[in-house]
Amino acid sequence: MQKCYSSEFFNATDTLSCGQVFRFYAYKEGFILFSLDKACYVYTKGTETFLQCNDDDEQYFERYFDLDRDYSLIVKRAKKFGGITEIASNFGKGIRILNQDTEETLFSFIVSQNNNIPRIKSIIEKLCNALGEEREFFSEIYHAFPTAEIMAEQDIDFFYSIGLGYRAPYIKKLAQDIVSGTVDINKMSNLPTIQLKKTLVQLYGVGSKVADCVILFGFHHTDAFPVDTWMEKVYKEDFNGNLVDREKIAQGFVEKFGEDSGYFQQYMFYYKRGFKRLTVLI
DNA sequence: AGCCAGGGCCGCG
DNA sequence: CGCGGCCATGGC
Repeated sequence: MQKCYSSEFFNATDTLSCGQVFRFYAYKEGFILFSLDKACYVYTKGTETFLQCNDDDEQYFERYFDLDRDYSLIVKRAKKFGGITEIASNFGKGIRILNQDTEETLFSFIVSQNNNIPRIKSIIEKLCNALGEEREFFSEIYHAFPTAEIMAEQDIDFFYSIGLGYRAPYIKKLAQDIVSGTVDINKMSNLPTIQLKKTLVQLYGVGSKVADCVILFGFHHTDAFPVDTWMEKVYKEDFNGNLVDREKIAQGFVEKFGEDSGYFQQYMFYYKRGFKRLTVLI
């Protein structure tokens, strides 16, 4: 199945290389992208973006790419704030905030802490190749994201061996807690953002910033504003802020931007990191 | 070679 | 509470 969309507010490169997802690689005119055990081929050519996947996965990826939402309205609202908010939204207007699987997002952003994006991609790829079920797309073998059950069975040395470093115990404990039922991600999906965050930060290895990423990219609650080193730069350089506590910085932005916080944050993160197209590294 | 990366934990005051 | 040291690893 192949579908075609206008590329103005749905650009493949912008959406994948803005740091919200790590399982993709450059392929032909665009990217092969994986989510859970599924795969798709997405590419932008001029004014059009094309999406190819198995017929059974069509609805999954339309929701995944948030295709029912009108992003022109979001960019329009960003314009009203002027400054970097406006500039960044125009720069990154091809970004869609993905509806990713919550469990995969949680594991992925624990990996992301104090780490750089190429290495995050590499570690997650090793994790999937080692433990994920084999699938096939475009006649090529790939691996699904591993289940918590399989991860929970692994010795801690396995997690060190794929380069997780001090994050290894975080990943192992989360897998074990999911299997035992101590952590129930499905129960979290009904919680309002404040409660959701309180629940997430109780997890070992999950702090304010990782929680905000999971809230935004996994649960698609857009009243979250993840503040990492790059967003701290934005705060200081472009908003002349003087707070130090990233949690308080995030709160200030959410008060300012409300339900648009997550979108605007992603525009600014992408803009501030510059024109890095991570595809050259793959 | 040395700083940095989509930070968080833990002990201390 | 708020702060600072520390944590593995490799990209650049």
